[in-house]
Amino acid sequence: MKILIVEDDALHRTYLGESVRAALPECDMVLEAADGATGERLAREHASDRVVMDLQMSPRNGIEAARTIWRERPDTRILFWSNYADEANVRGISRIVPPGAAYGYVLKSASDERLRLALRSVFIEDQCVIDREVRGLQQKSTGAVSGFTDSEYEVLIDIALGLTDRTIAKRRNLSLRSVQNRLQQLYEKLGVYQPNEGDAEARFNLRSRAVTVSLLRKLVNYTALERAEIELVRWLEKEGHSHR
Amino acid sequence: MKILIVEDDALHRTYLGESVRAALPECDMVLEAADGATGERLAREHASDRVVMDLQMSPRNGIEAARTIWRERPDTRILFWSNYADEANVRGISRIVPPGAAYGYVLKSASDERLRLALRSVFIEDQCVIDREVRGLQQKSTGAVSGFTDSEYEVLIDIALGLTDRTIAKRRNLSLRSVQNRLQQLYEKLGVYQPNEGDAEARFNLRSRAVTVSLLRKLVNYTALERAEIELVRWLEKEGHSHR
DNA sequence: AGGGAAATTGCGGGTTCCCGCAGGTCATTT
DNA sequence: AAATGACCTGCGGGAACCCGCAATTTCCCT
Repeated sequence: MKILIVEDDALHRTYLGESVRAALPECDMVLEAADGATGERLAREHASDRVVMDLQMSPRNGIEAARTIWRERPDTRILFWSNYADEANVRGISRIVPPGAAYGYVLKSASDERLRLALRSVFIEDQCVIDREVRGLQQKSTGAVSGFTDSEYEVLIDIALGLTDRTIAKRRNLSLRSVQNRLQQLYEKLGVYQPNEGDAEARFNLRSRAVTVSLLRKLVNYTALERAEIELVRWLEKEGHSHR
Repeated sequence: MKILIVEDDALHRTYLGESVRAALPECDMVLEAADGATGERLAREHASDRVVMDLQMSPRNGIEAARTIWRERPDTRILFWSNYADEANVRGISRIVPPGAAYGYVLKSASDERLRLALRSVFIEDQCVIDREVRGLQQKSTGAVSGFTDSEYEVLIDIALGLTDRTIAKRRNLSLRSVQNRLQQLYEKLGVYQPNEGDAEARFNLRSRAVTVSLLRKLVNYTALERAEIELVRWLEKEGHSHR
């Protein structure tokens, strides 16, 4: 059994290596990669179907790498090992995991034992293992009050990128008013209306404020923005061409 | 000689401990703290004047902790050990370092040797050591083209927080038009005007877009936002009281 | 098939934002 | 003293935003 480790922090990488060797004596080969790109390459060359990797990496982050790995071998088992449990990461993963694939998500703050269990469950038993803290987010994200619709999340990203209402409408194939409706729902759910006890004037620019609280609540984060920006420029180019 | 280590990641903490012991044989006591708050407490109790600490921590981040430590003992030597070299961190530190204090800033990606040198320089020789990558930012931030005036940085933070023009004016004691002037300069320097080859309509909401590119260029980051938000609510409360 | 909730769209308005223009103030220069 | 430049300020207008209202479409459920 071969296992591929993708993690840019050297200390964490050696720690993962030791944990893997200790938890999985049936593993006879441990590959290591220090960034997403070489991780993808090693996965391809060695046809490795068991990967444990970090999410926060630069220049090529974990979600991107996982996407291409899964595109080439959808049955790859991937265990994500991340610092944070924020909605942006969870959403990003559940968007790309192939149906039926085994994967896991454990936090770096988890105990050695928890990591050991996750390694065995995902790589030997083909189970899905998701830390409780993260699981809480998943429930919310599909569910009720504090969770967002996919469409709401879309406009959130769009205004975070700094797009105009009109541009959003064009990009998402909606009317101007529909975009503004979504925005209203978003403002509502983010609790951005706080005229400070009734009477006084509004202190916040709703649009910008919405982005701020999303950042503070970790509904979006830096890597999510980065990814979205890349998609945006791609779309902008396509748009530009079709208009001349 | 006593040395206090403040770092929330367990692996990095033990690594730092080993490095300190290896680089500084004259050190006979190493204290460890896993977050900013206990770091402050240990520093107070043990009257420690040599601290090495991480910047990215939660709930209480490194800059806050450093501020209170320096407030109590301005001659404390602090070596910051950080993942990133972005303008928000550099600005945050140079804003709170007491005149004459010795401090250092090295990246986690630095080699063992570089860390060793920094430890000895800051803690033994009372020198200031700043990684080259970070130094580049410092030059820019006080200087010419791509750097910002302090006042421009202020409005940047304010719109990142989602404030209205009017509110910014009140907070900074300016007229509405002056705030808008600063904003124009900001938009100019951030290069936010890109109507995509002349004719076409504007695709970006300048205000939001400015925040986005500042984030992408790491002129502001999550912890800077967090700090600014705290200051903001403090100001809002004061304002609220004075108005009834 | 039919009823009802949810989403989409148009219209109209009030507000905020973005910014050119035209003065002001203050400090430094010549 | 005049001149230059940097900054702040008021005015006005066009564009974008925020949103209530109401009509329509879409979707889902029994």
